[in-house]
Amino acid sequence: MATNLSKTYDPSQIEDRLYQKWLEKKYFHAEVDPNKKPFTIVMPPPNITGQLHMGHALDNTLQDILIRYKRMQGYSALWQPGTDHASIATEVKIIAKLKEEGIEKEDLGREGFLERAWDWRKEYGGRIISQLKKMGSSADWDRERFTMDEGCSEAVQEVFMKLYDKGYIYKGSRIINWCPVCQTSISDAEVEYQEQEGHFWHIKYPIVGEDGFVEIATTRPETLLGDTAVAVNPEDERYTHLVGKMLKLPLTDREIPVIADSYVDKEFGTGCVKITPAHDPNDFEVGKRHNLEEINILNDDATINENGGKYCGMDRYEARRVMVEELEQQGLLVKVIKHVHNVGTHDRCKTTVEPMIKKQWFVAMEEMAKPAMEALKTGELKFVPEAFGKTYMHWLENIRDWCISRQLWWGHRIPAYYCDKCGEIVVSREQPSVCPKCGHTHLTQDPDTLDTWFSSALWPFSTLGWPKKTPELEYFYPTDVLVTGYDIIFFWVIRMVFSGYEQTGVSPFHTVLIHGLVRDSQGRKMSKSLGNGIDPLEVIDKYGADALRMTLVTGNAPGNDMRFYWERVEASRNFANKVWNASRFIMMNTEGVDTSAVELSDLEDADKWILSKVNRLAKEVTENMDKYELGIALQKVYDFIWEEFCDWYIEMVKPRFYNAEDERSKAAACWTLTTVLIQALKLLHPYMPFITEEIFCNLQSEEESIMISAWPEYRADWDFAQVENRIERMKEAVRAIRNVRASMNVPPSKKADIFVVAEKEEVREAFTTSRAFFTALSNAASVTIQADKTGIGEDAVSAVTADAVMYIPLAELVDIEKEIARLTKEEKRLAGELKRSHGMLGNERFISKAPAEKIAEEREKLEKYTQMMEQVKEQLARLQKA
RNA sequence: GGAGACAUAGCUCAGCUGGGAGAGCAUUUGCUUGACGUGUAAAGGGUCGCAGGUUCGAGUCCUGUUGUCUCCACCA
Repeated sequence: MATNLSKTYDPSQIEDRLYQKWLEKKYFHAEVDPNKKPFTIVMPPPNITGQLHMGHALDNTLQDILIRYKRMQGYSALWQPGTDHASIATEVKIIAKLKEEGIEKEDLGREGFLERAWDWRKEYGGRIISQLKKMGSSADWDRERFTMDEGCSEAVQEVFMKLYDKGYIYKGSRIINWCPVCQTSISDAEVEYQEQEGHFWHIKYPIVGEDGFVEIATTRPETLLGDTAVAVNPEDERYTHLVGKMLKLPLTDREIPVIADSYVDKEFGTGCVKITPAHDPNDFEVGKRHNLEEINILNDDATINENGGKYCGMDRYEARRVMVEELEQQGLLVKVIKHVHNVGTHDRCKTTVEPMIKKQWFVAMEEMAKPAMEALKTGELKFVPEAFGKTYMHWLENIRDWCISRQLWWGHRIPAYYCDKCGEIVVSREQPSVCPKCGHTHLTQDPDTLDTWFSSALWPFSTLGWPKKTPELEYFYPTDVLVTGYDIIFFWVIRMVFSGYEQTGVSPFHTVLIHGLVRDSQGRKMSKSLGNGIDPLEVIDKYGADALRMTLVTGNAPGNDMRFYWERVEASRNFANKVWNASRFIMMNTEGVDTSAVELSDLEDADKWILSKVNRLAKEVTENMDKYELGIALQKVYDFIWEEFCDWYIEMVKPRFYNAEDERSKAAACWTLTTVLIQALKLLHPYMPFITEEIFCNLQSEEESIMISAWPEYRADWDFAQVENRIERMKEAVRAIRNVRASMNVPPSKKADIFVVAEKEEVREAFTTSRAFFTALSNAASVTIQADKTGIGEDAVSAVTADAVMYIPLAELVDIEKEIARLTKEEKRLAGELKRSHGMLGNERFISKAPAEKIAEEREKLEKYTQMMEQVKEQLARLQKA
């Protein structure tokens, strides 16, 4: 069977089949199991409108790695998946689709529209889930949830009621961000500021009853229609005499007062600010302080309303143009200055948002923010990397009340009812039949829905059954790690944390693992408009899911952005192929060899060395994984497999298969190859689930899957520190010889007799023990090991290591000049080392203050380099004489 | 205006609690050795942005500085 494996790894032949197997075997399913410890991750629910992009791919790869790791460690590891209804995003998509059919949202009515929305969800909502499966995601799909399913909706209602009863949810007229295109309010977090080139229009406001005027500067002249005052700083002597006087508001017949407010900066602009309480958050505050009238001049689509007089009906920008023109004609426009300023836009549609006063529902944040801040201080909540904790704190410290109502249909409808007669507000799960205040029997439900993030905020516990006290909630909650991008801390992480504390009394998770963005090869954000996005499915198609996953975690530290290069995917694919072929080699050579009687005492040096190495690797990788250093852990597994295992150990072992007849030795090699490979595959499995599973299953039959096999643990009986040194010595010797041969262009086919000269008996022993592979790896015709130089001709070149000199009689091939050059270079390197070492050991402060082990270490090095230097000098002298 | 991140080999990036500078790709040169050329062996290439400081010792800690980026605030 083994030899049937193809010469190169072909993921397309394997991935779907294995995923199907995992699904059928229910390996992803986590049960409440009192005999195990729980480990839980909630998947950030992708939007039902979503298509898998690199961000998802990265996010889910990290989660899958953690979940697979913990599952192998014996936890009942739950990765709780689901999707988000994504109110605005979805509603916009459906409206667009209706438009193609020539239908307006209003034509369908609320009921009809929702029907279409649910249809849409049924059709496309599962798309992203099936894409996540292509990644190898081992989420518990049996528990898949949706933010608008029955349970989640119940949780939303429950929270709304509780917060309302507590007075944390209130309805009020506040200045909010309004999107004129989406026609809904949006929260502060959804406003994205963009730098735009604009102008400063300096406009004269004539003083009533006097000749003079006041000059104000504005970036938005059209809002003049809503001005109800002009403010100056109370300490601004230029204007104190004007405070209390009235100004004639240009282009209107209104008169407005000059007021004094410290909000005004004397140094900025003209020092006079027009105050438009209805269309600017700061002016709104000023207006409140001075009891100013709030004049809303805009319709919901950002055209001027009837308060705008003759400009009524014009778009905001058209009105601006016309008004500026008229001001100029009237001589009231002083000047226009170019000005770059930040304009708030809606993050979904990029429309410039309009601050407006609207009656909306809000969540009071002050009290709920407190435990969320406390959580970070006490360490109940940690960010990886830590720096993001500051972002989190800063936002919480400056938090404002959260506008949660949206003028949309797709979402959780606000459970508030208004009495048709007296207007009483009743918040209730069910439609109330009677008004508790006036007894009227007709109440109408609030038409608005809740911000999508209101339900996402409950995700860690609503998905586990809350508000019901389910066994799942009891067992899996609080969850452990939340994995997400730094761009979503404000939207989601913070809201989950304060919701968790408010509703369940605990933080919903103890660690937030933050990752960066996947950018294109030029460092640009991948975006639809740029068309520079790379489809993860295309990558999987070409190189396999394992290669994609590996690419996404290699060489990347938490929280940092990364660039996507096809070259890197290729490198990952090459590694997969390497693993594949090493395994193929092992299968071919171990087939039919009985290893059942092999004991640790049968192992040869090389076997013990690699076993010891993989043993320590397991320990280190586990430590790295526990610290969320996933990139480092993978790098270590990669280096081990490619360098130590493939390039060294497999090469060391080959003579035992090809030449020797020693069955015992062969069996030991087979056992070691298989054992070490399995250990390495297990360590690699969380990163590359498919290829590791395929090989694992081909290698052995007792266990049915690597993904439910036990994670390698360090074991004392596999620790062979002494042997490791001996093999490292051999490697050094081989490298030294290869170096000599390479520098003289001796092809491997040209075998040489090698004489190893080592004074110490233990060194000669080490060479003797490893003679077989040493001969092969150094391309020797023969290896003679001796204590002195007896019988070695003067024409031999030499390779020097710390405790041995290897002589290679290659006289006819040797270019003396080259050899002298090589040795001179080596001499120079050693001189540098010696200088450094002498410097350190000659420094008495080092001797007196550094730890003893460091000093001992340094002394050893000094001794080693001194010996090597002597040898090199001797060889040089010999050559120069010749 | 406030905060944070990054600055290491030609390119993209690792480098954990301070103790002899690394990987991948690229470049140059060998290799039809019976797992793999998606391979293998070697080579070149870095004053770890700059300046101070702490320390026996700093890429790693502290301060300052320059440059790039991000987030928050939004002075109209």
